[in-house]
Amino acid sequence: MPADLLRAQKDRRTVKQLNRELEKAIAAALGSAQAAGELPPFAPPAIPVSSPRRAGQGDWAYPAMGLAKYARRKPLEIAQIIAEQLPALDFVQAIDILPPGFINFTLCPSYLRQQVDAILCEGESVFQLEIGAGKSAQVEFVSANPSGPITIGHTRGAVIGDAMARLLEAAGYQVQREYYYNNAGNQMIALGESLKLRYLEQLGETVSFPDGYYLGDYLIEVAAALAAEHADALRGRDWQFFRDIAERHMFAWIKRSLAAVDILHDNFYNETSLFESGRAWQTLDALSGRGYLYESTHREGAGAAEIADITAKGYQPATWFRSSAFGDEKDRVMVKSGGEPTYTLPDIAYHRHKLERGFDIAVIVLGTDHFSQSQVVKYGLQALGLDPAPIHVIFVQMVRAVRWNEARGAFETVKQSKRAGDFDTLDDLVAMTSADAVRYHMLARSPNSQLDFDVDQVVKQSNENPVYYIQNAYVRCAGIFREAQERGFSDDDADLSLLGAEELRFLRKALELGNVIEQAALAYEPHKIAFFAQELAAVFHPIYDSVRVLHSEVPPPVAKARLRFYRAAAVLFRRLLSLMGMTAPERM
RNA sequence: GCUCCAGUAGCUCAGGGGAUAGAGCAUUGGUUUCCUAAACCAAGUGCCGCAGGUUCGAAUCCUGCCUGGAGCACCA
Repeated sequence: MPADLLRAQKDRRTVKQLNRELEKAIAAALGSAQAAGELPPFAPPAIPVSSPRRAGQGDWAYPAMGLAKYARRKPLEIAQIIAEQLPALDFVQAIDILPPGFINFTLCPSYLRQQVDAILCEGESVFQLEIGAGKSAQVEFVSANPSGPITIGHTRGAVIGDAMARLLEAAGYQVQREYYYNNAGNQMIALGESLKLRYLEQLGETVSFPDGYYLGDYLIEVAAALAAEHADALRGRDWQFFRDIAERHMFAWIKRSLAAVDILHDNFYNETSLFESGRAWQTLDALSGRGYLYESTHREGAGAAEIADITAKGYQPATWFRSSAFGDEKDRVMVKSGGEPTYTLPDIAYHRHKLERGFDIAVIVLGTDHFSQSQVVKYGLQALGLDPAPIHVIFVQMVRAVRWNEARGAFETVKQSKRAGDFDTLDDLVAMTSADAVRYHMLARSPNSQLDFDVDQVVKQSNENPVYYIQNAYVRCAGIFREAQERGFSDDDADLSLLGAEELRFLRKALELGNVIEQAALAYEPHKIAFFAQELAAVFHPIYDSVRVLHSEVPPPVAKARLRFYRAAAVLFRRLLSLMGMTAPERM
């Protein structure tokens, strides 16, 4: 690092979140105006400053119109009064009052230029926020049961969850990534039985698979390996033996698939452990003690038809959770008449334990198909007298892999397939595109939107994807650095006052990053980071095109300043890519 | 039937009280002595699903409706 930068670092120069600074200053000015009697006393509403739409409206804007009904004054007058009370701000060059009542702030160019050094001093941790300092967060995501490979559907939740975790880390939280999975219950029995049948098939027996069994080719591979190693020695083993083998294989596969897109969990939590630890039954006892359970063949409030149906099935009494007491449309079974618990019981116990572990924030990424179940769990926590407030669920809408059918002139769903290469697993997706492309496309969309993942477009046009557009911004910086090094050109003692209007435009945009991280983290909207990355790249590329460094017509002092500017840009793109879990390649 | 999500440019989608509604893709035309074309410059398109309401101000909030999706198990 150049000596002058080291000196700057000693000054502990940090990149500020300017919108926060402005909001603080405005709140202070408003208070002063009220104290001076220029504005009547009222509790001011929280009105954020935002970036204006157009040129000529400054870099940040505060709509004082929002205060009109409290202050009972004209918006323009309020804006004027506040502006007069504003303290001096070193990063503001001009303050303008514009109709119908905006206070527009224009950033000081020399301040902007200094930010280049500030960004370089902070390096990889630029815009590391303090919001979550000393606090812990957990993000639970993927949580696919080990009954098959990671599909496109899982992938979306996986990418969103991991990006959420990265954002919370950037916001200052200590983050744990957790994977919860069900290895008790019917699905895993079916998995074990399925593997056993495949094994018997390998031994030459004719087998048939009942409904609900797993037909994927992956079990054939495992079975073939078992047959090769053990011949028919396993013939007498039960489904549990085969389930354990299948689960182990599936998990190895799942972890490998996730690692390929740089997703690693800190903790794997399984359903079985809830029974081994007794948490499930303790939860049942606690619900019972609080009076929310009852034994009955049918739920309270069931209609005659429903009761008749149950009677026909000959059910014995089951244990019901009175979730309707919390607004559920009907009560839910916790323990089946046969004595086995439903999925709901360990699920509530799991969430109870999640709360007991004391995270300040517990994010859960779930598919919308879990919405109702999630509600029941929430009612369960309430019934236990717990406050579910730390838990925030991000519901991810369905994702389909689609491809264009030319003959029909329409998109059609890529069928769930047992064979590799049909794009329905994460592995296939990565193989056909890249880990970076998969991550970006899964992230660059609101979780609330259904996603049709056009596999052909991602494959065929991958070279024109925003993925590469963003990465190329970093690559271009890296190219300059390589060339500079070859020519022995450095940015030591760069004079940043030589940076021009275009570089300042980039810096203005770049300084929004802190706010973007904050908004994305606190609103649980990791897709915002993907859009910002694209926007920043769009500001970058035209500048790169015209603002050259190692060019015969560029005087060396200017080149020095520009080189340093690009160093800062590279830091920012690296930070953004890392927040999205993408790589920052040195070359394309 | 009930709950949740979505409906914005030809397509895929951002924006979710504030100034003249945006981006990518696709389409069309142009740009390369020296770090640069996976790039840049230029051109065009919108009853913001429909109808009311609230507000100084609505794509954004409220109500109703239409369309598409997800869920509403003694499955997980």
